Amino acid sequence: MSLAASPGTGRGSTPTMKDVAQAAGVSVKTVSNVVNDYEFVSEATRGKVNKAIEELGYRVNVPARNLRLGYTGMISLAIPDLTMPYFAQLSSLVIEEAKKLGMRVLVEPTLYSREGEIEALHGSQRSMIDGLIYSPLELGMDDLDQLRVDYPLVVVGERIFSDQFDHVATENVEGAKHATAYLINTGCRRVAVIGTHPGEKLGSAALRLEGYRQGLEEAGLDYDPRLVAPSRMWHRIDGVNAMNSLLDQGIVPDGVVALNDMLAAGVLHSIQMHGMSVPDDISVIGFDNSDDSQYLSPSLTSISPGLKAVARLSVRVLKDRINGVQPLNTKESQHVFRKVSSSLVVRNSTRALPGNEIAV
Amino acid sequence: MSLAASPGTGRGSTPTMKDVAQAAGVSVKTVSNVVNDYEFVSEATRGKVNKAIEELGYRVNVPARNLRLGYTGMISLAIPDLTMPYFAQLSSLVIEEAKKLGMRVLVEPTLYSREGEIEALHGSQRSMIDGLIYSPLELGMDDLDQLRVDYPLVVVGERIFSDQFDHVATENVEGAKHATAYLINTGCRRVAVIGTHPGEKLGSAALRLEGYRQGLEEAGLDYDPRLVAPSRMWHRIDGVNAMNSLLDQGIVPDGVVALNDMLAAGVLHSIQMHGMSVPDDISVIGFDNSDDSQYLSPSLTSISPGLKAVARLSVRVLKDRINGVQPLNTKESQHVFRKVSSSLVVRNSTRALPGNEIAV
DNA sequence: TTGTACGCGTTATCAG
DNA sequence: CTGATAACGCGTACAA
Repeated sequence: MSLAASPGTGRGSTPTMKDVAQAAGVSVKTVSNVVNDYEFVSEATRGKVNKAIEELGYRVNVPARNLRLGYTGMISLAIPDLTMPYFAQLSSLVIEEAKKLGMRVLVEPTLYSREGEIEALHGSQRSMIDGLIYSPLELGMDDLDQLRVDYPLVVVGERIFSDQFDHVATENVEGAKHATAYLINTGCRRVAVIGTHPGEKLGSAALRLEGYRQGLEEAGLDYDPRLVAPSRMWHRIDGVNAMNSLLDQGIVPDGVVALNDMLAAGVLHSIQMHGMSVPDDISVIGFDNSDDSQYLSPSLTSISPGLKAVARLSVRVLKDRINGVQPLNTKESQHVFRKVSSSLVVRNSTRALPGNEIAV
Repeated sequence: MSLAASPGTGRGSTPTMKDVAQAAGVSVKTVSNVVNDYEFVSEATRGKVNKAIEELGYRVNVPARNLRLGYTGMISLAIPDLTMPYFAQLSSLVIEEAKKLGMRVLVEPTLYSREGEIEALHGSQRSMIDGLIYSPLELGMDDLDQLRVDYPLVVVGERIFSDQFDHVATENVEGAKHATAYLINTGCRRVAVIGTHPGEKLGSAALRLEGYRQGLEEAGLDYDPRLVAPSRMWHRIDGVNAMNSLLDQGIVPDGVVALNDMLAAGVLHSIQMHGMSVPDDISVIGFDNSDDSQYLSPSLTSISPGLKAVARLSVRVLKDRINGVQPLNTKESQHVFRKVSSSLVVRNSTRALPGNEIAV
């Protein structure tokens, strides 16, 4: 079966419903009925039609169907960077969930740029997708009106809050608080935090920092700004740099909350370069529980954000919006706001809780 | 501007060319001309039309245009697993390249399954894409006829070779040979290889193993099957297991070629668990030069496969095929076969070459 | 149970 | 330079 001349057709191009109809000696409508599993078709005709379809190698033309039906079966997923484990994971899960619901996903990395994020919202693909799952990093509360779009939209993350759209968030504050408390419970007294975004009010950096503060406060420890190492980016190199800057200033914490796992990996590196040991000298906790975290040395204790639930929820909510049904059990004209709870996965970069075994 | 009632239109739905034409007092064709930057349109009408477009908030309906034009501007990228750094990186680069050429990418993880890979080739999205970049892992030379598809296809990787389709490959043999030779040059005499796929004749595992053998041979060392640790999967846990199995049998190499970086990370872990040091006791080289490799401890010497070139080449070749032009400088009805050369990135998991500094 | 005819929003042809 | 009008391939009232 190569390119041109298939047996039945005179033309070289791909067969259409009309061709099938002709070959089977029925009308287009009947072919359509068979293709779409319409109930009331006699076995005889169904057989004929299927045979013709088989012989001609017919496949429905999706764009044409889309044009007719007014939807495309595609959703877009806008994320900052596909090479970050967190987003790669999220994308993978979203694709999987969408597939279960019969939708396809157009992944669109916005590459840490404001224009990229705005284009994802208002760009030209607009008409070729049914909806958008949107994870902004650059846009903030000032850009709320950008988010007023006339198609189904689910926002993932914490840079923006509003009751004007559906939102799936992770428990950043609680997660960071939990991490900080855990460090303190295992004996740390000078807990540093790596990767903050000074001046930012929302977004995961700010929320995680807030959790860190709450953790300190509940334990009765003071917040010491010198133990806070900002970093705009969250790649590993940034973790190395931030931790180096602390240690090189002679600021030596006994515990570190890194705002994601890649930063944490960098922190481990930096600590070891300075001739110290984890967790004996310094304990480290990461965020995201990425695949890597268990293979760093030492393996990394990390906050797991429940990405699978995020993916499931966002896709389902979006699908409901596309179908015009009210998602989950929200009331009419109300928007979804769901937090996905996170959990602490204990590995070897932190010391044992007093009187406990370390989980591996 | 919310859902319903925009100012000009009577209907609630999105405006069409017809609406614009009406509003501007011209014909549909003229609107089309303006939208598509047709040269011969008077400034006056162009102005009128643009004004109407602006006012109505008109956007072209891509599916409709696609139906008319017969293409979709979308290509598909089928890869085994988006969460593997190698493929995440490749996807990211392909998306970027495609965007430069005005195309969008549908990423399709085949999830290590044969059916997934076959579906990517023959599945229902067939009609909504213009072409496919295909990186199979399960399909082999026995499945060559599956690859005879009637749409533009570029195969990436080394599981399948044929002059029946365009192919972009990386230099696996040469890379592994280079790695092995480097270990030997830095004093290793018992070099193990981790992650082979026994029985496999093609595919990167087999090719990299072949390179390893060539490296040994050129150095006059014997091939010792006990130093070969197979592993079907290439995640880090597999590296841990494979290396453990070697060490636990009392087989202690002084150098290891891991067939990818994740395996290598596992190998480092295993070695350290066994109380040995890298590179003093055992040197380790990985494959893929993933972002992680520089933040393992010790940082990982690795073969860099030149993914950017792979992405560039595959997208460009595919685009040429879609446009019906002969890609690169191949002759009529000839297929592209290009190898992208790899290079060795030296870090701290290997010892210094005699008389040389270690690059960092 | 099946067939006819029309429209989805574009672009292309070909007169004007 | 611009305007009717016919496709593109499919789904669907409506009729038979």
